[in-house]
Amino acid sequence: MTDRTDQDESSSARVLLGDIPAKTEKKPMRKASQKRLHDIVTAAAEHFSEVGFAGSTREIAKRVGVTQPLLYRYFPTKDDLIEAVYQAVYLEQWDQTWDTALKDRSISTRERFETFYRDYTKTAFTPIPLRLSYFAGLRGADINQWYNHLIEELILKQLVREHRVELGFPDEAYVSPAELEPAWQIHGGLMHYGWRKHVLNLRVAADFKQVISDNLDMYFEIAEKVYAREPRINEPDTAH
Amino acid sequence: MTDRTDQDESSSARVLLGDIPAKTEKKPMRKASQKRLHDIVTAAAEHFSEVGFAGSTREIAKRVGVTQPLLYRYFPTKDDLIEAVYQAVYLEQWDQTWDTALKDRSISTRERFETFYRDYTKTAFTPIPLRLSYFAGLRGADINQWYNHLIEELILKQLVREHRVELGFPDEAYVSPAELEPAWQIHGGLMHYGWRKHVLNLRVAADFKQVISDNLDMYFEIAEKVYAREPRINEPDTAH
DNA sequence: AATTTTATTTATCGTCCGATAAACATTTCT
DNA sequence: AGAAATGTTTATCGGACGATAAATAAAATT
Repeated sequence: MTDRTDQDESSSARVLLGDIPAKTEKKPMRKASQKRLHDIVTAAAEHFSEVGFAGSTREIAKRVGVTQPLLYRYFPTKDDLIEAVYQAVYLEQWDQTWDTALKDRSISTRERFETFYRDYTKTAFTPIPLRLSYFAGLRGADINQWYNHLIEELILKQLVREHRVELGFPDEAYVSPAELEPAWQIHGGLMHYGWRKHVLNLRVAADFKQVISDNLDMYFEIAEKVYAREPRINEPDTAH
Repeated sequence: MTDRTDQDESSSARVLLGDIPAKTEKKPMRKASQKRLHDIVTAAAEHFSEVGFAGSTREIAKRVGVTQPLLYRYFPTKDDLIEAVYQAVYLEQWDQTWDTALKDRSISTRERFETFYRDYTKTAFTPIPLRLSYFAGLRGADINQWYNHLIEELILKQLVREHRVELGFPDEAYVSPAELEPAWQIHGGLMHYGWRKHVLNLRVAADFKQVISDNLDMYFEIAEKVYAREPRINEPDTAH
């Protein structure tokens, strides 16, 4: 976040769930207002998750129990409200500790990633975040690109790197698109489970932990073959 | 399709791509009109695939090069137009021969399903059908339920059944949700490839045939274990 | 060529939506 | 308690949208 235009105006749009009063120079937001802000974002997330981001501000206001123009006290435009919903939902489901936990080589990659997926899906695979995520993707929202980049960089590439090392391949940072793909397939398969369960409302396998486990089994069965296909730069010469 | 209300009225909404003039009793549609109908549905599919089904009839008309009220000569309501888009897109991508091809036991299940997925994704994994499919899913459109049911019944359950037989398990029709899940994971992983490529515009593995192949490898590596978990009613415990 | 049928446009209605301005209410500060 | 600041409502505007009615243009029928 570049703070160039820090004191530009009083827009509270970027405040996240009412816990950051922008700058201590200005008076902090009243507690009741923080709650209202939070309620608005929550109601908006719910409504948007149901009908998409074309959902009306009037309906959101109705759910909060206030009049529609009041929303414009908290967010200058509807797009700012949408942005706040993005921030709230995406950041809410992200656990900072994952990054380091996935690097802990005292635990097998298999176990690290199984733990990760159990945690991750616990929050991310609930109807509201899941549906919003799909809506955001279709809308071409920047945050979705960013979020998937996060998944790719922090989770999937990490899985490949750690697993490669575990198998005795040279320890290098670079992960090719082809090497990454099986990991994405696992991730995508699980996403689709959420899609079927929470969006399409289809009957799915009841034991989700088993699904995660089976998915990882699939990955670990095939991964080595894929790694081996990749021409490694490390061995013959140094370079890079 | 129940034909109870066959002659109910002149609504052309259910006409698919202008090749069925409802009933020969009435005069057939002019050729120019059939083309117009086709163009409208095509333009609608394009527009809806970009912005969702909230897209405006005015924009669609603009793309066809006609005025907006003209659309209402061809479709009584916007919902009827949407329905026509569904029909056109979903039916367009479905090949009737797949059903039988997947049952041909002179070819290995592996090969049958690899062929199927190469064909299937060729049309289904293009931006317009893919995006429309996600929009329709989020919208809760009946046709999406129906379509996924089709995938499940005709493709995935078939895969499980045929593969089980190939492995020496008893030949029975029933496929449990748990047995079905790995197949859905494969399907979902591929769907997510399309999602990443055509919706999120992320960089994906270039060789999609390889992705299909690897995905099926994953499936065939793990499937037997999953089948074996299932308590069979047919035979106590003979089998392979 | 005249007439009927079909296709298309022009004009318009009512509704919903995002947003603004001004009045009113409540809380906080002194 | 009174003034100032903050929170909320009422009223309203302009624009977009789905849909309808009537006028006009083009094609088919006779």
